[in-house]
Amino acid sequence: MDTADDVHIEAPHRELLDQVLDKWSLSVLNELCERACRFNELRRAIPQVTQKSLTATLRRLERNGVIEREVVSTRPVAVRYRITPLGKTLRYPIDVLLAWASQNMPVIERAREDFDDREEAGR
Amino acid sequence: MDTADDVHIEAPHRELLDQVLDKWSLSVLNELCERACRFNELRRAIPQVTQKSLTATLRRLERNGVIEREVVSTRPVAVRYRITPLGKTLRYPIDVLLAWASQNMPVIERAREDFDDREEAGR
DNA sequence: CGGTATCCCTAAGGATACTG
DNA sequence: CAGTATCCTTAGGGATACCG
Repeated sequence: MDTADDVHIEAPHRELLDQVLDKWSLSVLNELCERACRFNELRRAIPQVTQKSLTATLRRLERNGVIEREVVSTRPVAVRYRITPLGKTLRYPIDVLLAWASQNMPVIERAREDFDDREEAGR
Repeated sequence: MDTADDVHIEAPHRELLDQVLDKWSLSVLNELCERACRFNELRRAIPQVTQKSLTATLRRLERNGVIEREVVSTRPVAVRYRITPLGKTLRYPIDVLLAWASQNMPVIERAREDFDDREEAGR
């Protein structure tokens, strides 16, 4: 039900990338590439994310094996998230992507303005 | 309202990548990298996409300047989509990403199984 | 052919309150 | 501290019908 009726070559890849490159993953991964972080450290580092979404993102990333969750049984408990070796291999693809985005941002902004102007003009 | 209160470095990039790497974009871009296509050719090439979603995807990609829409005024009209030079530069980042996905798919599937087993075991 | 318009429905996301 | 649990809203997607 994912392998059977998905005729596309890229479908499983797409699904994987959705898991790993979703809305908050880039930010989380970026933080964790720098240093291991606790839950609330991450919240502070990424102020726009809500608890719920951050939790969901961390679970998803953990499930896919790109980050690790370590529970330090103090009182109150401390939880430490860190990137895994697999997670580190994601760095390069992400950097390539971000580099593309940076380099082409101006061109794309122009393209958008032009498009919107044409739209407004009734095409 | 996108540059002002988005404290994040990557926020505009994220938004850009959302536009360009969304659910159907990879498939469309892949097709158009091969050859210019008409609307219904694309539908046939990507059977799972609905008209509505395909139209939306094409508009979005066009707006961002990675594809072009050419209307041939015959009767009935023909519309031809093709990749732009900017669009072609997206090829490399996408390939890097897909390569990462292919290479690590087995590892990730293992990670998922392990995670799910731990979950089921009550952790 | 290449769409637009409409309705519907579900799944993701935010806000808020509470807990071991 | 590090989350669950609950409620609510809204954006995205499918299905269907129609149009130049």
